[in-house]
Amino acid sequence: MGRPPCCDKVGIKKGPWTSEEDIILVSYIQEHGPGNWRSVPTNTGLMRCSKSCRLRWTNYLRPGIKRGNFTPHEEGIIIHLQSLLGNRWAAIASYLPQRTDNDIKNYWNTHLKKKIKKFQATAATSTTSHDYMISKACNMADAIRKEDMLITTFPLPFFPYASSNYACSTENISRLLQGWVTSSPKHHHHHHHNNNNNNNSSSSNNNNNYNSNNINNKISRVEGDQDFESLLSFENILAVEALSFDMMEAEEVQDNQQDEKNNNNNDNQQQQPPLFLLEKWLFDEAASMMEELPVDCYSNSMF
DNA sequence: AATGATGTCAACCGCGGGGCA
DNA sequence: CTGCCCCGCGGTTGACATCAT
Repeated sequence: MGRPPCCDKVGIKKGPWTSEEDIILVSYIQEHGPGNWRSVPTNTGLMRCSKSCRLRWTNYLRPGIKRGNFTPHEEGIIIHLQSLLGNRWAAIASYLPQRTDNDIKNYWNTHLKKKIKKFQATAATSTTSHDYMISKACNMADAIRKEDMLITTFPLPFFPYASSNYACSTENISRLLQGWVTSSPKHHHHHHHNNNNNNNSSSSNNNNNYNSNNINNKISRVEGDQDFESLLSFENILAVEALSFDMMEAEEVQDNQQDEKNNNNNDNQQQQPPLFLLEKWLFDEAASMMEELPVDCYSNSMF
């Protein structure tokens, strides 16, 4: 008596998408925009269910997606947010607008979980204060995840990235098409050895060079900066976390004492919550990300 | 060189929430 | 209120790649 499977109808294709299907889907969306997924299979003739089309678009074909090669910077953000939010990948992805929730989830499951576990194991046997901090941070992160403690403390979205803010200009989509023709996904290679039926890849260079030099300079400057880089390594993120929770505990104690003192006159205190190190870190992250992002990525939220 | 183990990640599945008649 | 449909989310799978023996 369960729900009927969405994609088990006869004639509905499953499994990896072919280049031909990608082209059909992208050109349809280029014309009609994303959304209204139920009409996509019928209007395009794709033998896919609407869900599969949406998934292919949001996780792979959508413009503005960066795949692979997670930087230590991004690693730090993911580790940090995962400890704050748990496995709420869509929420985490909203802080990394160029990454999909699926990619972040995969990266966490295949790389970061192991990395942290390994680190925890070595740190547990160590007696240096730095390692102690990190192991403590790991334990705290675990505890917080279980208690779901901070979700109410840090309501989302903390920053003006919404998952819907991805760039969707036709320019970007056509850039995607050109990009596909010149570098199709690796598992498609055997389908097409000559993908030049609808492309003039030489023209792509002019359009999509929007401040790319500027951006690349910033990124390389940031990534080349040893101090900054080491600050954002995941080991240090964990250490910062431990420190920030110590501070939070301290703040709490202080608050309780203050409350008792201020029972009589409670109107002269600053209404803003204290800016914890943790929040400051997130804020700095967002600021640096805003600098790195192409304008298109958040223009929707600004106008 | 062969083959079994492990890693990776695109895609799938089922569920819950929201909108609507 | 109820039932239906669609969408998005998070857990999981399994095909393919890579590594180890």
